Amino acid sequence: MPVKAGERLDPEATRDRILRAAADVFGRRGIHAAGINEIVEAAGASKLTIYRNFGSKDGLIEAVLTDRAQRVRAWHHEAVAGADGGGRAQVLAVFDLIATWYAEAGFRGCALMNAATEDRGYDGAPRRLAQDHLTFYRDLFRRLLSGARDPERTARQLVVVLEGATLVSAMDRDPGVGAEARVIVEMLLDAAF
Amino acid sequence: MPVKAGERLDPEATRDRILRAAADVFGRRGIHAAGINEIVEAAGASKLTIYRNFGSKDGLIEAVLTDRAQRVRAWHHEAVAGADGGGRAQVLAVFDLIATWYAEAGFRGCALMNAATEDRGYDGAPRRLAQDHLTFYRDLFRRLLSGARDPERTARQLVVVLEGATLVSAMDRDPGVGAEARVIVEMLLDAAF
DNA sequence: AAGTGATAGTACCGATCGTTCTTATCTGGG
DNA sequence: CCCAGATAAGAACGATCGGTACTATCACTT
Repeated sequence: MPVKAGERLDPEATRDRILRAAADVFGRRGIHAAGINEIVEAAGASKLTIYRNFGSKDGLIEAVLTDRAQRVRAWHHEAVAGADGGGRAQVLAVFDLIATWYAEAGFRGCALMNAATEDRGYDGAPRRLAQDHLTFYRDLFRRLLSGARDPERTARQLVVVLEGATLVSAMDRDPGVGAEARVIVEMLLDAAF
Repeated sequence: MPVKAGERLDPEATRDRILRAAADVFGRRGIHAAGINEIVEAAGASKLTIYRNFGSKDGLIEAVLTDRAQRVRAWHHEAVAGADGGGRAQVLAVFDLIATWYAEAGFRGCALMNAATEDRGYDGAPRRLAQDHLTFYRDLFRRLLSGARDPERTARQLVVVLEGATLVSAMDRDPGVGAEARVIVEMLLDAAF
């Protein structure tokens, strides 16, 4: 919902509104394909406000991706904290969470991997944030697998399965890939402990 | 090497030269980011020749991706044909092939998935070709697993591992992911037969 | 009541992009 | 010998894009 000119809102709320609209437009259309004007329209914000808050399109992209990464991490930490039954159950909780993610309307894969893929050949913020995201998953899994035989190796394998399932699910528009991934994960966990 | 104006070469050779140069530029820089002028320069061809052969940038993209898909399929068919020892060995031959692919200089992931990711939100040729490519892998694995307990399910799992490994290897610039994927594949094959 | 700051809306600018057009050059065939 | 075809080189065009500038409006503060 647009804000009327001059309406005094928390500037933080304006920033968040732009961030959410930009994430939506970038996700639906692709980062390069989406123009600033589309985000202006979607956010009901003026260009001036966007550029005053984020400096440039690249700054907006980085802010969107950073925000996205933080949200995803918070979700996973919550899912892990809510799972009882040890490391095995916690890893499965992570994959259950991403399985429900695949089923969401408008699911288009991981925003961070998508952005880095669009930016290939350019070592900028998207690529760095995408690598950080892979590292986050690897660290998370390694921590959950502290009792396993080879936590590092199993963690890396889980990251491969997670990213592969996300890509295939997005490309085929098939949420069922989440269930297939879970079977692989159970197998990896059986072998890991 | 540029062709001098008027030099009479096989028009097929000119087309192939443009195709190779475009594949290289698209792969290094990204499809959206790469301009026609960069391909002109890389191919040593004129714009006129490119547009007469491919009609438009989209036509060139489609031709590049189609060519790429055919080459990849031929490589895999060759690898499968050269592997003796039944379905299990043939599946492993496919993953050995992609492991060597990860180690190639300038490896940037699967051109088809990358292109479809750039084009998300637009159901054009790149997306269709990427889906076809996933189907190719699934069909290939299912055929190789005809003696297994559940060929369809295992084939789908193998596709997830293959795409996940490709993405992670490209993102981390780590060819070692191929070896990690192979361990998962061996595990899946152990369970499948 | 006046002033300040954030905002929407919109016009505008320079650059780049995809595409077309023009010109000159060279080769092979009639 | 000349013509047809393919090509390189590059100018030109319209559209779009990221980014800036300007104006008017409204809320809050003093």
